[in-house]
Amino acid sequence: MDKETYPIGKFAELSGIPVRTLHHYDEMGLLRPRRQASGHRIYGTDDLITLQKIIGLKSLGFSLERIRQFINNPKSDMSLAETLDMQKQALEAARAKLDKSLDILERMRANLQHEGELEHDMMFLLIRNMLREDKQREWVAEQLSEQTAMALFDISKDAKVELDRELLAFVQSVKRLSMGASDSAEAEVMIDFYVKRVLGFLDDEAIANFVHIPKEQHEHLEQLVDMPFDDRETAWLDEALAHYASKYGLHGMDQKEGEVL
Amino acid sequence: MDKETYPIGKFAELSGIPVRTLHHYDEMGLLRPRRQASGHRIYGTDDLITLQKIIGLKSLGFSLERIRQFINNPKSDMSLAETLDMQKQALEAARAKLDKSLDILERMRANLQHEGELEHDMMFLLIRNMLREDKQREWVAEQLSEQTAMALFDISKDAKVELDRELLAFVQSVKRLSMGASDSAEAEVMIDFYVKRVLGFLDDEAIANFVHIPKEQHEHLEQLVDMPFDDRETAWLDEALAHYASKYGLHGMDQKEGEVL
DNA sequence: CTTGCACCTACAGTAACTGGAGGTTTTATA
DNA sequence: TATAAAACCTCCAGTTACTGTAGGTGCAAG
Repeated sequence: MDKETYPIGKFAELSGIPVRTLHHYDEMGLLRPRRQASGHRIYGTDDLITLQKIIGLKSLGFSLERIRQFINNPKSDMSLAETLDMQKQALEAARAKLDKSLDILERMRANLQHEGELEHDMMFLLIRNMLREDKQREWVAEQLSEQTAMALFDISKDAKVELDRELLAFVQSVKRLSMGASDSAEAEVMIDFYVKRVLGFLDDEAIANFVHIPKEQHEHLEQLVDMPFDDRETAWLDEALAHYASKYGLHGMDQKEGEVL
Repeated sequence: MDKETYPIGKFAELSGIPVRTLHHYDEMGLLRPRRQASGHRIYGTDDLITLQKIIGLKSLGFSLERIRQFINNPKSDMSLAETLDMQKQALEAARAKLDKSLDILERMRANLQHEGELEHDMMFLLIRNMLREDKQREWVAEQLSEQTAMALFDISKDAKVELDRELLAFVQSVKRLSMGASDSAEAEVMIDFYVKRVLGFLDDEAIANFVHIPKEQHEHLEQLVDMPFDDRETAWLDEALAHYASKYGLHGMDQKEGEVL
């Protein structure tokens, strides 16, 4: 029927794929045309079909190695439908990642707008925490309650920006106030505000669980939320919280709850 | 104020860029931190700012070489806000590309569902045409009318799937009927259906322009839409269209309009 | 029959990492 | 303070999907 054959140059022209690339596909065993006795490659219509498959699959993001497996083993246990579904899943995962990055970017931008100029440690505090949000949510859901996780993480972008802002403000307050006494009136007001804020996120189940968080989990938490505090600031915050707890009562709460914010 | 410095490991952790990549940036002169007497790298906050710029520019698709020129030539300093905005643009572009691939994938899947098993040449006909949609839209908008482009391309996914299906059916009809006479009643009905279908997409402006498409553009069109027809089938389609045109009148239309579908 | 183009292989290079070997420095612990 | 472990160093090699070049062979036309 069609026994049309072409030397590599014509075939390259026909298909729009450069000669060198065809060489490459040949070398790597992806598209091996017949050969003349002289060694010159002879491409036929079947090769054109194969090449079109290659181009198609490549454009869908498959690696050449993957395509070779697909082409050299056409009876492979994977049907076209399955391949398509697989690739779709991969692309969707990639998009989710991208969306996450966009989300972070937008929140950073929003905070910049609010604060004017953001100090660098603040910036990286934000980035780090945003990147860990998934793990944070997991931890909260497991150790406290799904309710609390929802209240903290399943919220609008604006609400997230607001939480970011409060986290920033908290850090800045601690840094500023830690120059003074840990039992100053100002410190008490600050601690009071954030303790109440945190408690607002906790439902009964979470509060019940909160008291029973084992020691090993504290370390885990610290990996999840790291505050840009030096030793002095950390010590001051411990003191201020201890003071607040002894004065107003907090049954089992320790310095960690500030970080849960 | 902040003379915070970090060894490469801490800096990597802070910035999220792997140690080996920082090595790489150092080697190529993109981000050269200070060194200890021992040779260990010391990164400071200024390096953090530089790295931010690098990440921003990189995500916009600049080559590292280009970025190096940009950074070593501190002609215009870019603010963090600008960097962030740039990055956002880049990510949005990436997502658009991803969405396009996903769109194609889903349409392929939908057609598979319809047809049960899709022959490979049909499959790749679809992929090729989907990949060229942007250029096709451009061509239609320029040569025919924006109206027509909208009617053909700015439509829902379901509508696109339906057009894909019709394209497939058209190709299959031609292949089947080209076994018989080009002036058979069946051929006439088929041609009639698709001619009317195509005309349905054209507004007055498009029809006016259609007649005046210069010869050079025909070649261009052929690059944009390629049907998997062999010489016999192509000849048959030419004949069938000529016959139809002579019988029912088509003032200037030639065989191309089938392909515009 | 020779000129010139198409074709061949083989090796090297590209970008932007990434991995590993083999050796030195810093840091934490006994 | 000694030593072990972790972190760091440099250099070389490998990755993907090409792309470039050199030096040589085959083929077709004038």
